[in-house]
Amino acid sequence: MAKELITREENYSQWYNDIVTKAGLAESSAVRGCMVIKPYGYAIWERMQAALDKMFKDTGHENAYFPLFIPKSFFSKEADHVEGFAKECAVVTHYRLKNDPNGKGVVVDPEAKLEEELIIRPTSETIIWDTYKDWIQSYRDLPLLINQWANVVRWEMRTRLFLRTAEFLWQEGHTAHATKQEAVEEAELMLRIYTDFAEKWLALPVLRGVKSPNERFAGAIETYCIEALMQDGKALQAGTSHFLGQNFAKAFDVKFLNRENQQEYVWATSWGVSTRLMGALVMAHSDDLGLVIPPKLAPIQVVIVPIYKNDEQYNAIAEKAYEIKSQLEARNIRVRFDNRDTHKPGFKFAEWEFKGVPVRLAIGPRDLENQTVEVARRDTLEKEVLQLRNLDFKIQNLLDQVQQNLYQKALDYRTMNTFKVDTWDEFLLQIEKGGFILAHWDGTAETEQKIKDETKATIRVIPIEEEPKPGKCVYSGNPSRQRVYFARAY
RNA sequence: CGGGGUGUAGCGCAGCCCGGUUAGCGCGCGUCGUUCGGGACGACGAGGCCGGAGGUUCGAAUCCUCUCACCCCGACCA
Repeated sequence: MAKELITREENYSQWYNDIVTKAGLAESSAVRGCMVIKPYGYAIWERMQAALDKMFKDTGHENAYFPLFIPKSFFSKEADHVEGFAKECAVVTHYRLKNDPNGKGVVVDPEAKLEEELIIRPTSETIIWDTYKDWIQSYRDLPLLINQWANVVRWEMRTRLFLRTAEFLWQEGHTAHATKQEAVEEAELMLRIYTDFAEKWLALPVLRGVKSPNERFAGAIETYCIEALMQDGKALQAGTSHFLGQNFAKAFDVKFLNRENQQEYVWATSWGVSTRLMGALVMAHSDDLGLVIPPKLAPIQVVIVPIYKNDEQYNAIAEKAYEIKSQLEARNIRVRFDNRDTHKPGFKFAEWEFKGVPVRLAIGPRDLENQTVEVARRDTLEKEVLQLRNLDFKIQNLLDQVQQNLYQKALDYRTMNTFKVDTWDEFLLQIEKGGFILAHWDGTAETEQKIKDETKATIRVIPIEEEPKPGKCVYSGNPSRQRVYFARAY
């Protein structure tokens, strides 16, 4: 399994693609735009799911499941929403196949046309709000805090593994509230949860704030987002949380009776993160030797590689390895003992490095003699020989250090690649170098669009600031309320 | 969806321009043996409707037409 990896410098997108496929995270499938998530990649996704799911439940949310299919008519009920998604919907028109009367294979049975076409959900607001209508009568039914883990389909023209696929996995939260303020607080709470998750689990520092009207979710009043910087200087939207106002309540007629016995429309939020986070994970930390996975998400945190010349040595080393394995497992560390006899140690070292395992232990005859083990960390590639005494404790600490270091590295990178810019010339120069540009903007969609047309840069985040510092727009020179973050984005 | 490129064994490729026996090579895979502190080596072996469908021809991986998929660059998007 010799791994050849192009460098980030040479070709960043091929480097990304190679890591995803060669490390066994995912591969493209026989179906256009759709990927197969392989066991190693899915194991990481499951860890993300588990961590997020706990955070959602700890803040009072419950999981439920709604249909994959949505009647076409539901989409027309919210004007902005349908406009945002219309161009990328997969549509089910028939429900039966039959043998091709004049040939081989099967054809769609024209007799089996659906009365009303079904849309494969690109997002579930419509079906969920249609359902909520029957669930909500009184203020006592609120807030309704529901999350769904699901797949959705958006018929994308150009797809990339994890970053943009026609079908992807995600969670979507959909909540209903009695007051505007409570809904806004919910949207902001979920943004904090996403931030926490990105920083503590993905080891990925993110900017937080709101989107400009241009970049807002179709049907939202306000879109909050977290935005991360990838190693090629491009920004990646890593999660969004929307304050939907009463748009969907009005579209689907969801009202409740308040304490004063009056009918009111409910207030809504929705929020989601997707398997795109897998792409963020790869692009944020990996290097020219392959994948680097933060310990908290690594399916295998420690791999043990035995070094031996004969069966006798192997047996002695294996005994020690299993002992270490159970010692580490007692601390809930995920360990793999790589006792394959088909590969030499050097091969295994390279392979596990490619797969991003945070810590590697090597045990050979010398170690057996000295009661030691060689410990190598993936993030810095440093190696040291440690005494076996208290090894579990040392490894636990090391894993924490690796997690911390990855975050710090990513944060330093972002700091080094965030620039305050005050003139348009500077902006044009800087945007070519990548990274975030912190500049004043006059707040108009026209200016934003012109900047995008001229530079491909978009406003990624408008920071939420207590005391915004006004200035002059970097493009138009008109008054600006505060600086915003620009970048080229995925 | 526009421009460019590529489809030949699990992966990476040669062969195609100039049609002609059983379609090659490297990696990987299987068996056996020797190896094992940074990507080992030898012997033997398995594996291909040459992306798909039509056509031209005595004969097509090779020429023609259509189609599908993937990759890169744009516009759109999580």
